[in-house]
Amino acid sequence: MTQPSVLLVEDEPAQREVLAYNLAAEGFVVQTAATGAEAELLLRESPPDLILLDWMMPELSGIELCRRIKLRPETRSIPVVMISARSEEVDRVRGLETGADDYVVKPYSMVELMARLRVQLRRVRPVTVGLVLEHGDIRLDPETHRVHRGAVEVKLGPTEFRLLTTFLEKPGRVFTREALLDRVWGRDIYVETRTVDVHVGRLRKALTEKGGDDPIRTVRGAGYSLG
Amino acid sequence: MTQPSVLLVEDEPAQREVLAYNLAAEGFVVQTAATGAEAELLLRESPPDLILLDWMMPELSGIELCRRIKLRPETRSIPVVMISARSEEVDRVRGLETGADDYVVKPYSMVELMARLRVQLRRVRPVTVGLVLEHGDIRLDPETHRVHRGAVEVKLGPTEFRLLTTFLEKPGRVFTREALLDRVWGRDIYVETRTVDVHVGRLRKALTEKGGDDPIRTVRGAGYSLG
DNA sequence: CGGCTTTGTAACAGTCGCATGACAAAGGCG
DNA sequence: CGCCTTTGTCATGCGACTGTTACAAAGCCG
Repeated sequence: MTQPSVLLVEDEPAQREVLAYNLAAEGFVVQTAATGAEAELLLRESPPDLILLDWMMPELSGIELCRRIKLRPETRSIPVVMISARSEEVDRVRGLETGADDYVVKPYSMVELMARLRVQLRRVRPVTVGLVLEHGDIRLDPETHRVHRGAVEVKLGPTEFRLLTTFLEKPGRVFTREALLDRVWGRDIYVETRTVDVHVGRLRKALTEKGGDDPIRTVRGAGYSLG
Repeated sequence: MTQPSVLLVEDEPAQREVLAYNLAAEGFVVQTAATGAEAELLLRESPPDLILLDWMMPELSGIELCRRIKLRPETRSIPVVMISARSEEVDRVRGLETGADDYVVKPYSMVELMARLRVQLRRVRPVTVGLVLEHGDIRLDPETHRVHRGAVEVKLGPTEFRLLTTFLEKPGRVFTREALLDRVWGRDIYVETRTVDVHVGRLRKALTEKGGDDPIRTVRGAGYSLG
């Protein structure tokens, strides 16, 4: 997948530059905004993976912006990390109550801030947690139980779903029919070996129905593999 | 289902008591463990919504336990908040890198700690924030206990209401019947798995009565999901 | 090119999972 | 108390999914 993106909202130019530099070094695509209004505009155009927000800003304050972000359903799920010079307990709690996902007090350690951003990021990008299985243009999300080939959804029965899951766990690896029976059907269920063929056939049909090459390779005398 | 649960892992009895007291006052159902091993046992039996973890513990250290929690797929998504007397930057970063979702340094403000726990909790249970849950044209207000489909109000029984709430907390995600029984009916209530079917049916009927497509998806062999 | 093995696939019957309607029990409320 | 709503369970029926088989097609080898 592509680079993670972050929206940096900070009115003070010097601070902005330092942060932007570090964020870029960290591998983020950085968008910057100097005011809350500017930030809201950018949010509508291209929602980032993450928002880094300074509390103290003229006009629209960071906390008010945070509140607005968490009010709109489209932006609600974007993590907001708030930075502030206000170190009082009440302020920190208020920031967190307003919907901020983390609150970092100035002066902060840049290394720790980056670590905290990565924490937020791994929430949004389950890929890094290894949740979504991908290979080529095939994407399988175990959480939603959905399979996509490019943009179109592929409808699979339970067995074909498990079969594809197995293949996606080790793309390229050849699975014998016995190994597939073990993993897909279960250790102590007895079914004919040839049944695997039929289900592989059905999986192939489902995957190629809406166009696209057959991603499953038959290895004569051995079994099947993905790609 | 109503009360959120937290697993408190702390070897020092005095600390444990203070924390447990505050957590209970905050509305949590508190499970406590004095050692890492004990914690792992409890995790298997009844996974909590949240884990509060002291770094310094004899035998299995907090950080090692955290690593293990994040390694197992079944517990990976449970937020872990780590408490530690180790305030060095390297330690904080290490804690966060290991998979902790937040890192609080002793001595901490109890109020802030609770605020941070609430932040983690609303990831898992968005409803506790009291914000309106939305998906498509379905809108659920936890405050007023009202559900709307577009402009028209939908009347639901208590069980259907909790069911829809659960679905709305993670739209798209497939919930097994067991997971729904856990969340909607409660951890230790015994009802037939098939009862879920009936209530999903009732929820469907209520949602589609005044027109509109069926928003609930049946995933054969797995469970149900919203959208 | 035949003969043999291995794989692809259509067809079919059986099974399993799910939706639905009915019903009795429990609970809430005037 | 009696009415009404809600709840959990069951029986039934339908349809999707599954495993098997039979036969066609493809690969391999002399």
